[in-house]
Amino acid sequence: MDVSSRRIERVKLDELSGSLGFLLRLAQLRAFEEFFSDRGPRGLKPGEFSVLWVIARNPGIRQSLLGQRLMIKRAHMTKLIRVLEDLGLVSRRTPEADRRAVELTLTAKGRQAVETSSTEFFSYEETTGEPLSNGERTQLISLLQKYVGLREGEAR
Amino acid sequence: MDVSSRRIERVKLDELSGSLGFLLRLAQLRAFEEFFSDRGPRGLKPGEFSVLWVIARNPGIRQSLLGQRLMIKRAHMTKLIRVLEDLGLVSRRTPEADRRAVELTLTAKGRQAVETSSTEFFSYEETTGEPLSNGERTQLISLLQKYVGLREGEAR
DNA sequence: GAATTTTTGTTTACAAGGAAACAATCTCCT
DNA sequence: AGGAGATTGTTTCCTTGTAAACAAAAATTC
Repeated sequence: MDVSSRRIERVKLDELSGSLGFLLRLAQLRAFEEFFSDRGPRGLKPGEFSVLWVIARNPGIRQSLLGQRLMIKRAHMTKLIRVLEDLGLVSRRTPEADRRAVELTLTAKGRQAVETSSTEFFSYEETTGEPLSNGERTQLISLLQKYVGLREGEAR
Repeated sequence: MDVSSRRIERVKLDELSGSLGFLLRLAQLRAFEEFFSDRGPRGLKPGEFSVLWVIARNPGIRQSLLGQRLMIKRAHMTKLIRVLEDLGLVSRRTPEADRRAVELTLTAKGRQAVETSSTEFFSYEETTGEPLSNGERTQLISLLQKYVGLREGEAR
């Protein structure tokens, strides 16, 4: 164990504990830790899964658009896609209409991988979020959706 | 500009847009982007600031405890502290009682840096969180605090 | 009280991600 | 048409963070 699990002694954080940026960082690390614990899904890493998932839902999507939506920088996207291509999960193709672009599609193997992973992934999602109650988790999700622009108007 | 700012075309995310882990990653990236935009504070980086801030509030705190609270791994903490030491902001000292440990204190220069930065940092914090309303931001912060274990009981 | 195990911090080697420069193509303007 | 500028993806280099092996010093166990 790296970060000791013994009860953490009191550390004064004062105003820092009300900082949105600080809390988001902590929360993301916590979610990651949970994901990679024994409880989490085996198989695709979260980044890879989300890329495959989105390609599956949007066949022929361009790298640039995919990156915008998932907030993955172009330089990094290039590497990610290369890995997925090498794994035989994704195929790239240059459309006639715009020969700079790259359109992404899943291979049969890729569709298979998403299918398998998604069950595991989303059923894990259901169980996540402790120590929040179910209602609180829903509320948190709703607020985050609004914050990141995936939902307009009031967070319900 | 890297990730284009033109309106993002519709991308089907379906269930993924309800994933807590996915949303937390997006939210953290968004907060980071905002922080490093023209609006954000100049000066210390968020990670450095939080380390200095916590040392200021907990003089003599040990590296291990600091890392636990800020979720910074030991290997990384070593590097971070070395940088801050080289900048003359932090001083390290091995306590007699436990000669493995390292106790951290701010130098005069370090205290000065925190003082200056914190005003900027926390007043920036006040303005952050769009497009959430003030109430929603407070609510979000409260839920995150509970999620990461900085608040017990019900998130108010 | 010596031997084993744990804790603490460091080092080293690596993976993830980003910034900047680049090449190819497309768009826009006249 | 033809150049100026923008967009798309790639490459290269760098920063940030992690994992694993290590050394020194407690703590534990017998």
